[in-house]
Amino acid sequence: MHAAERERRIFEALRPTGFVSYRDLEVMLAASPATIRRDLTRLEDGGQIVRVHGGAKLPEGEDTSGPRLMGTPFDQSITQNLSAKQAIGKAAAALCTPGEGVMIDGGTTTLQMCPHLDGLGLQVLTNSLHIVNALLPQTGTRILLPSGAVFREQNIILAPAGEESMPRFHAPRLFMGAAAIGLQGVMQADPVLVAAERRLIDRAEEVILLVDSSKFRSQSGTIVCGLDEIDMVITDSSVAPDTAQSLRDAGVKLVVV
Amino acid sequence: MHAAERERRIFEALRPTGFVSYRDLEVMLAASPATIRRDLTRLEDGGQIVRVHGGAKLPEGEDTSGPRLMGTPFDQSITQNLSAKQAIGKAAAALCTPGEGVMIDGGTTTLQMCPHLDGLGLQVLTNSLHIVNALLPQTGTRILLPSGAVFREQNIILAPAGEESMPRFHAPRLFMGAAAIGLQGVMQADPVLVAAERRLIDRAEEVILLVDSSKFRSQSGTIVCGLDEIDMVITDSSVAPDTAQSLRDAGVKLVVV
DNA sequence: TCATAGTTGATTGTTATTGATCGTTTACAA
DNA sequence: TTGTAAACGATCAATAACAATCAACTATGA
Repeated sequence: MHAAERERRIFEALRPTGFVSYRDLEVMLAASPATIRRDLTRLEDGGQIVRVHGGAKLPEGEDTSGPRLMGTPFDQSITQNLSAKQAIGKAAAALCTPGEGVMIDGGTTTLQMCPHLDGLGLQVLTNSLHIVNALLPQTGTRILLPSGAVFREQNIILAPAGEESMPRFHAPRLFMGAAAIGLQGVMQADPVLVAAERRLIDRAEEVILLVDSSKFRSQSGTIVCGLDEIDMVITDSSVAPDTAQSLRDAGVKLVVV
Repeated sequence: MHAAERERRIFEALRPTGFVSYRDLEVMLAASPATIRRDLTRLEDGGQIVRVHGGAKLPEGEDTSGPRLMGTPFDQSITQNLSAKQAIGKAAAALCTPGEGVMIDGGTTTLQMCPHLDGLGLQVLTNSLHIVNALLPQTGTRILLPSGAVFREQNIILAPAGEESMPRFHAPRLFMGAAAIGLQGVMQADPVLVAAERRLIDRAEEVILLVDSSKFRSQSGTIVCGLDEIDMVITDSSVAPDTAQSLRDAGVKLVVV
């Protein structure tokens, strides 16, 4: 990896929160401690970053508008397969046409769509507070929320069963995440998430699933829906060829990024 | 977790109400007591926060040397009359009985109720995302939201006129803020806020207004409601005696803290 | 092919930060 | 007012991060 590539990644990691830890960089850049220190020193000399003990941050006044405080499980999950999720999110965002309305389910993968939605002038219906926070700085994006109670652990809004909660809204596409996917269908670990996603699925014409390749494994959990309800799956290139083929055989359009 | 990252989170937690408890920080930062104390001491030496027993708060008023995170008018408004607003918020919170449901309107004064609601096991219906963020760490407080679009400038959720947006919910009390109050009624500067508050008022049995004494002045704006719809006003001791008397004459119960 | 400049990785000693423990002080309630 | 529990500040050992130095590698041109 070249210095220019490393610099690009450093800024990429720096953008969300305005801070990267030295340890994160060590993993992301796959470089030695000495190299990373040299990179940071050089960038600081150029005034582009400010070094602090344990990492680096953006200089004052730079964009630090990032997600708000997140619970620890979500925090850990967001960095797992990050680059794969970013690529998947970018590909999913490319499916949106300017000005249209879409639904976005919560999750660390769907969250990566948000940076690429800016400027499209979308109307986004979501039940995830994480998505709301990510979209809030995008003044051109209209955010629509259902009514209901806030479920902290899952960070979503969900109304009691049987209660009308959605604003009158029509969207051609739903972008959804999952804990796992297999021939038996789409799984979530939490029943609350299942209930929330069912609400969205019932409103959607087309369901697009965003899963990184680590999700193609059997796991205990609740089945959200069968593969017949999924129109498209977007995943990364680490997916096994036979898994990919069996999904195609099941009638799912598979996009590998 | 590194110092820079912790500082960022401290300000993030500080932003909603201008106060964070030591206990909240212990959970949020996942750091030892000693480290948190060191962080707070360092930030106080820099004049960025003020330490108090049990936590820390933003310095009041003049934001000359304050952190750069005070970009929006809302952030500036938080520190104005902060201690008065905190006292008003505490008094308002004391009106809530454990386990009941209440409605809380957005605003920098009503926001100060939130720290005192912890442990009451309330159900809170609000249309303000600021209130949601402030209540999110309180695992015992149930948060209910209406459906609708997010209005960024006002930081509230509001559905189009005529659309049913509230979950089925009954609350005996509405706690409301205002831009100004006089004999002609309660005023707000923004028509969107007026529409949102009208929704809440129509649902409320009892309307309690939280205003610091600087709000007792005439101001141009839209009238939200007349004094006849207000059951109680909570304000600070700097209110002029004749103003207080004229409110009482108008049939409003006045609480001075 | 060889030489050389530029970059990277490993090692060292040094410094900064952290967490545990102590005794003391403060806030709250009876 | 007194008692209790929590918060506070100071100290110290363990850990992690740091800077500097030197060896190894890569790419380019003669």
